[in-house]
Amino acid sequence: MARTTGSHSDITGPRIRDAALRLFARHGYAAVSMRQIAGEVGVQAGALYNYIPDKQSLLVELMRDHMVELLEAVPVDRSDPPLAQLEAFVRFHIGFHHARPDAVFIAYMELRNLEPGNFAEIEELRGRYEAVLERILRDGAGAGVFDVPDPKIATLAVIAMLTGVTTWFRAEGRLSLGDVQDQYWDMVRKSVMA
Amino acid sequence: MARTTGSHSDITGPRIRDAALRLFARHGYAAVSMRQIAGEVGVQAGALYNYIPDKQSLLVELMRDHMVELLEAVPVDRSDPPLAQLEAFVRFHIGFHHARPDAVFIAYMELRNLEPGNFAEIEELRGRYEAVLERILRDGAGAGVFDVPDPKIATLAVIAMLTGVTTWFRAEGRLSLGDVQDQYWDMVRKSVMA
DNA sequence: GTCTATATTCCGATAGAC
DNA sequence: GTCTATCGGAATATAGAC
Repeated sequence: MARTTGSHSDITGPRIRDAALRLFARHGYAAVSMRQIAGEVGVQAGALYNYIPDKQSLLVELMRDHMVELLEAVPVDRSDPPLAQLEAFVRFHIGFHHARPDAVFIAYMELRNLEPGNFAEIEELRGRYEAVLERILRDGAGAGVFDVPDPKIATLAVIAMLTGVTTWFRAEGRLSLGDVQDQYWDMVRKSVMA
Repeated sequence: MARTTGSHSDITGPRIRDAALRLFARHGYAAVSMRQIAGEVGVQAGALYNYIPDKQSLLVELMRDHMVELLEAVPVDRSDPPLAQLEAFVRFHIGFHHARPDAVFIAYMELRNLEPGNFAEIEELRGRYEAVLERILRDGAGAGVFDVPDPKIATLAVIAMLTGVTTWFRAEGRLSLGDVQDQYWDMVRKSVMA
């Protein structure tokens, strides 16, 4: 059962990604060195290249995994009324993003450090997520439940507002996550209602 | 009238700051080298140090100037009714930020690259700007015009929503700045109204 | 699979000539 | 005020031993 000599762990790969996620979020991709990441994991810098081809790939993987997980988790049930769909989306977005502040930070702030092909891939995923909300708003507007002259703008406005929560909300603070979800849902609901 | 031999321009200082603003916004502070900035300006890297003591000072100056300019420009007239004050704030925020997308980007994204003392200074300025909106919402809530259970949260929600405009709005696009201001004002107004 | 050692390039910042 | 040249260090990534 013993593995190759010198193999300390089967989970070095995930540990590299965890360390990179935390460090990239805290200091920014460009400001973090491979040596720093290796130091957090407890290996030498050269050892990282057994798991990733280069630093850029590490960033892309983190961003792609986050976006894919987001797309798989977002609730979509077009048989529900638009208002219920919108409420589910708002509460989901706040809860999901609150649980992954580092990934959120990276996914929104490190786009400029992606090479063109990688950028296009991540942007396509983001576009699919935005389309979920836009669909809800468009359906609701069509049904006369919502009053949104331009669903595309309303989509971007709502997502910007909701994502902002991760920049300040801390569970130890004055308000619970539920409180925050309640108040944001109230504001979003009123902002789009007819 | 001739200046010291070798002096090509009195405005090298501003040109350094312009180049740094653009490059920091595009690639991020940590990813931009002094040599790149010098290249944009048309001087050698060493010449930059006639104008700035170090790279960090350059970043701090850009952020401080942006925040100070913002605070000086934000309309404050507490003799107006809260609803009028809120509308003025919303339209101002979108217009002001739209005219300075690079400075906005830097002021919101490069906070982590500030040394602690500099960070505290910029955060204090940001707090003062947020306090302007919070004051409006609190006054309006007290007067029964607005329904905002927690003015602090509503402040952060509105600012996040408005600032998001700079990430996608382009004047050449489908909508004019006025269209965008109208629709955002409509959403903000509804979201806080009693 | 991890190590040590290193190739190569680039970094921020400084010194001194002009 | 800008130049050339350079210091000291750190960056990404690779090579080869174990």
